[in-house]
Amino acid sequence: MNTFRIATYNVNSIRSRLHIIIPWLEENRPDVFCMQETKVSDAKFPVSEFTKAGYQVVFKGEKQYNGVAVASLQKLEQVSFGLNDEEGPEDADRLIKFRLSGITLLNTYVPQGRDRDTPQFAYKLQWFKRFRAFLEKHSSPDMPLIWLGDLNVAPENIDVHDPKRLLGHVCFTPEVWESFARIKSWGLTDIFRKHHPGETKQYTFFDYRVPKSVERGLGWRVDHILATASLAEKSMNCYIDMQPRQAEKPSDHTILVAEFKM
DNA sequence: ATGGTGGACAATCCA
Repeated sequence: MNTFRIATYNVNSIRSRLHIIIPWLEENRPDVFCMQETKVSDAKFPVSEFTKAGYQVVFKGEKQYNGVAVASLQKLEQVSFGLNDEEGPEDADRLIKFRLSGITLLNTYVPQGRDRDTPQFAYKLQWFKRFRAFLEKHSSPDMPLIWLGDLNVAPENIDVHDPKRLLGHVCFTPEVWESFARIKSWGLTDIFRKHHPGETKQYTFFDYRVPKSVERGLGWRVDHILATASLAEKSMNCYIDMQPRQAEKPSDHTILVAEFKM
């Protein structure tokens, strides 16, 4: 039996996170490593650092904001970027779609949304809607498919440290829950929650602005790995690796890992 | 109710 190991990490600047990323890849050797918020133009992407570690890499980014990348041991097939619809900006720097080992993977950096009364929030909701249409148009829930990344939604009360206070935040509000549920209802299972039902205090993000947030457990679960039913059945485990948040020069996000038997 | 830190870039924008 082979194990297919995948991971997702909002790097918050890939060039400032290589001291975490490269050693983690050397140690864990995932088949696929999906990154968001690379914050780098394609011309300045640190390709050679990944090559030296034995990883191929595909990426799409811009100077200061957004940006997605995928590192993989095997060559990725059918790589494409963005939603490619007529409903809004291309957003090539928010979505990489590819195939590997017969599985379709979608690495996304969902718009954060800023505040509920801003155009950015309307755009976030629209983006979820467009993504659902994208799934319907190009894929089927019968196929092995994985959606992962920084999805900027904490789906349940147990996914944040203070649901009462945080209610209404752009990552924790009914409109976003509804958008997310609508996408899940297409046929996706939250793989982390499958293996940790009802488990509290499991977070993937700890705000830099909150003092001692890790020690005090003041986090959010906003990074996710979801899979269609046939793949969800094959998932062996899913866990949060806190190492990036505890590193010398820490990251605000952690690494989320899932393993599938193939 | 507000601000806190960190990243990019070079005065603010974003998270």
